[in-house]
Amino acid sequence: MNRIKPSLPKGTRDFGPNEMEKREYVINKFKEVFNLYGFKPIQTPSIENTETLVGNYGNEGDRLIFNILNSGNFLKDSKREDFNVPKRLKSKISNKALRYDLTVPLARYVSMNQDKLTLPFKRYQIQPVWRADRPQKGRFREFYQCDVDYIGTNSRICEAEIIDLVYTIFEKLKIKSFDFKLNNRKILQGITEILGISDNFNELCVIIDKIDKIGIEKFEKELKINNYNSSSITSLIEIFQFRGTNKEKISFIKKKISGSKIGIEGINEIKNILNFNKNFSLDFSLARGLSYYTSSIFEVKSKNNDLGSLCGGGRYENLTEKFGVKSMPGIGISFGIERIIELLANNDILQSNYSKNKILISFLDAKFIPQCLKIAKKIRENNISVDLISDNFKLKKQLKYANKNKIPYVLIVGEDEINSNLYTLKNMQKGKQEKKSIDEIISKMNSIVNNA
RNA sequence: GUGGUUGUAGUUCAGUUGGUUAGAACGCCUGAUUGUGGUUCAGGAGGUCGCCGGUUCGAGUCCGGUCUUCCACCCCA
Repeated sequence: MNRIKPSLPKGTRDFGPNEMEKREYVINKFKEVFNLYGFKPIQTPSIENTETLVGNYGNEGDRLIFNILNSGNFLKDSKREDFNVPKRLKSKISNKALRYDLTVPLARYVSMNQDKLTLPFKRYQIQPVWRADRPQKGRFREFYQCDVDYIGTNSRICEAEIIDLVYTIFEKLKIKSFDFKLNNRKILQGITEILGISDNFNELCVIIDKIDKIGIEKFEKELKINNYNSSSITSLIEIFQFRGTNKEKISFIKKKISGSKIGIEGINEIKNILNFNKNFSLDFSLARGLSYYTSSIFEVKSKNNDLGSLCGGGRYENLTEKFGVKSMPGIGISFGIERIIELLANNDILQSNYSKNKILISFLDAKFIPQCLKIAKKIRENNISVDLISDNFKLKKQLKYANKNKIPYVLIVGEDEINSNLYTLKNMQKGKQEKKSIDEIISKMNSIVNNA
């Protein structure tokens, strides 16, 4: 047999039991809170038709979509001229791809299931996505996204609720210092309108979004490189350097862009949100790279780490248009669940706390295994976790197994125990052991849970 | 996609100007202890030196290619 060196595809990871314990803890907290706020789970397939995905993420994004080769002898019926038509050739080679995010599949799902959905539709989705990116620090080719979206509503209450939901989740995860930043794309549009630089709005958004990372000087440089004139550069810098309370920011920006109808619209939307929830800080330099956002945009940053944003999202109006469905506005937020898990990795709440009421039943001779199984069943019926080794190991090795797996108690079954009906219960941390009946052992284990 | 970086035992890593049989620690297995682990001691198993090719009497070591690792950029979570 040809032996191969075991290895993983680029940018993918295994999660061992220790990691899964942490991941599941965090993911369960998210699900808990999403349900608390009335969101319902859905799942969509890992693979979508290529045409569903392509064209939503910009040229750069399309390049990062993982294509899947067609099955079978897919080029069998190809003709020579197919090779001169890139599009036709491509669909003969690959017409499916791995999902790139969860938002576009949601738009596809909503478009297909309008008859079954009650609007507004509130869904959450926690699934892996794939990107053919070159992996680097904290970035993978397969990673989980965790999205919450409202579909079919224009209400500002959504923003208010989403802000509140973020605070609730982070409180449950004991993440304390973070900033909820909010902005409105319409304000940015207003600014560019007034300055007469609205031609390449999305390109400008990408540059603005970087201010936070590269600083105002490099921002200025980047604008110069892209041929913005010096008076509009000066204005942009003035706007993005303004500091103050939300109220002060609003009156400041109002003076700047009062001549722009869409800009005023954006300001009014923010004022409207303030009626319901004031727990955010306005930040005009928040732009978000994704081009489909049309109104509110938001991002949450951890103050203590340079991990980047913990979550981000916004309001979009035209996502379902591609599937022939109009006037289905939506708003959503995506939690950077991988980053949040990393942020919490050294936190107390994620430190391994193996169940305190766990028992390993060990035997001195394989002939006692039938009795052990009966005992295991009885203890498990009392909701106490029981492990049992499936192989004929010596007692020594069984105790080692308990240690390695952090099982705090070992119940030893031997000749004496069977005859007396009193079983040896060994405390692995203290090294002490005592003989007890099964019922006594069960009540002892139960009392440990209650005191934990 | 661009630039740099890495690859030797299950894992983390040594390995001199190219020279005979490639080492250590941890982990694993066995025993000291026939019914007692986490400590100690003794012994053992485990390697196509990423892969392909080249230079050489001789390559883990030098050269080329390729894959891989990690990092920065583009972009993004």
